[in-house]
Amino acid sequence: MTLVYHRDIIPLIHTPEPGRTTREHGTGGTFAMRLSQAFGKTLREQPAEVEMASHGLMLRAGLISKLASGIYSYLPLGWRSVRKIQDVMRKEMNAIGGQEINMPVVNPGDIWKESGRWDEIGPEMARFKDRSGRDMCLAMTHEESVTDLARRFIDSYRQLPCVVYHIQTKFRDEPRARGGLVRVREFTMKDAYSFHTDQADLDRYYPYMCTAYERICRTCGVPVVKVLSDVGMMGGSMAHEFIYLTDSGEDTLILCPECGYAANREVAMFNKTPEQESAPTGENQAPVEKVHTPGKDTIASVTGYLGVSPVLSIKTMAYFTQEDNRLVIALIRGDLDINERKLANFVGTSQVRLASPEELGAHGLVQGFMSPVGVGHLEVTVDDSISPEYSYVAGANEKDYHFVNVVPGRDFSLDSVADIAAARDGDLCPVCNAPLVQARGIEVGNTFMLGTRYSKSMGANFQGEDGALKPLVMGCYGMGVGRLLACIVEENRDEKGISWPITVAPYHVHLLSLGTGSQVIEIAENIYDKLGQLGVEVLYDDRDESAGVKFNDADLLGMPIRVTVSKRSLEAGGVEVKLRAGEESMIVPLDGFEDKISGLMRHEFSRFVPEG
RNA sequence: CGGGGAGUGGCGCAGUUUGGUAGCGCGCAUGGUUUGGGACCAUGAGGUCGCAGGUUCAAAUCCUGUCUCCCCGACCA
Repeated sequence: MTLVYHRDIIPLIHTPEPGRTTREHGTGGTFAMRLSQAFGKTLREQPAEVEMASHGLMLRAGLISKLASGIYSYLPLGWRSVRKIQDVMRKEMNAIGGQEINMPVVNPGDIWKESGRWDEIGPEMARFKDRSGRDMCLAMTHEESVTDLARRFIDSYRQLPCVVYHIQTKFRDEPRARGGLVRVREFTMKDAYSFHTDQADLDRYYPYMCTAYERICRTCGVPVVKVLSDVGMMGGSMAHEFIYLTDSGEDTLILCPECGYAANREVAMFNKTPEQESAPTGENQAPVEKVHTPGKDTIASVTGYLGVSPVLSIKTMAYFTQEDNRLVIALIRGDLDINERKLANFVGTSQVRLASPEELGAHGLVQGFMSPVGVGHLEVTVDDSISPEYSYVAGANEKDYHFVNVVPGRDFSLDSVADIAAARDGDLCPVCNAPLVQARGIEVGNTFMLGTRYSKSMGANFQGEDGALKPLVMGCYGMGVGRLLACIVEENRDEKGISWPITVAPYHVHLLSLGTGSQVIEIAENIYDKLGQLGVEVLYDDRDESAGVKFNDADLLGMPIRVTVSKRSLEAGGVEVKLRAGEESMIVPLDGFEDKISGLMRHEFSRFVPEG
């Protein structure tokens, strides 16, 4: 009946040939599609711009098409997967109390000024003025909009906790888009926000969201690890990232294979106790002494020259802060490296950059021989690897000279000590002391305990049980739809093409007919109709192409179940059925064919859908 | 932002060094032969060589500028 309506209203674009079924558009075009009519096409060769496997496959399979750097269109097959991914997200969000809303892409600058991010965020936010000169921007994320909603509608603790989410377009003018859908400028993100009376309630809720994230990724066939992460531009107290491990990822993780400790390198901790323990220099500490160290301007060269371990040297670094261009000095044990992210967070800036040799000179600092001694007038941060129990070799801030017997606390201040060291492959786990390993990965999603970062600045308060007005305690939880799609393809593929998890495959079944024999066509059409009526999503390759082209396209497009109708299969007693992920094919008699397909579908779904 | 590379029919590329007005493969169209792993034959459509200036009798090719795309780096004293 849908069909009649459809045809009455819209003249057929494609007139069926005699002998073809009149079910040209299947059940309303939802469950079925003829490849001969599909918009888009497969590419035999990989476009030159491609670097990552998933990117090449998505272009070759006709899932996406690039409009500009980091800006993509989705073609019908890709969009079907996107919608399925979104539905997986909806299901899991709804299951933990989420209510779907939708917030605008275009924001007034005002709310971003209220939160303070109008000035904090740089050129990655696209800004413009409307016709009457008001500041506007494209939302990069929606904390401001959702906090505005919260302050309008949440008045009382009785309304808490509550969770809203939306799936919306965002724009970030990334300095460098790359990897197809992995890093783009315009993208779709599922964003959830939770509101709580206090931190304890957020603590209680947060694990539910983490579980939901793991379920989403599992359903989509993407293994992820949950790692501690930096709070970045979101602010707040604690954050995790859900990472798909792959060498082509752009995030660096530090993982402990023994106890499961996992963190983004930006925040990763480690046990800094050096392997060979030196005897503490203890009480009888000699006075600082200046020694001649000609040309020894690196830790390695100076410690080698003086015959001491780098562990007993101090590395002095000079940085400038992003916003106010403050000079900050960072001290760390000679065998370690500074983690600029940790340093920036500690000194309260969005980013630090290393001082240039000219800038060092302008501040009276000597490159290669910088010293912790005599910089007391500057802002100094000391890594907690440096111990007052020892005496160290350090620069003398004079060309070709170093100090020995430098004692922290005696010769320079230890007022400002923090962990600002970068964890590296092989460093020891902060929890269990096993060697850590470094890995690369793609950040699929993140979860933040925002706390009151936005509710305070934007005045989103509620009245507590005691009648007092308090700021809402918030959590926010993002997950990139397109990026997840890229990870799905990156993970579920082989040398021939994509091998979709059935949960997010554009179609369940790829039906193809070989040859032009009338019996073959008739049976294929019949199967197409029947499966469509059963709600099985069928992509039907009805093109007049050679067997090689059809099989190769089926492998490239990667639907989970392939059904081949041919003269040969009919002679063998039915149609050939093959799983994309498997090796063998089988002949299935037409009688009972539907049962066989639904059995295979159940089997395929069970591989990806978590229990419960 | 810094460094490197590339823009030539829809896609992949050659031609640029040594200026002489564009070619190959795939794809597309038409006809025919094929039909279980990217078939074959024939015919044909499609490009002001990213754009703008300049040099020259003549520019895809040389010069200048500009735009776009891709890759690498984001400086460890």
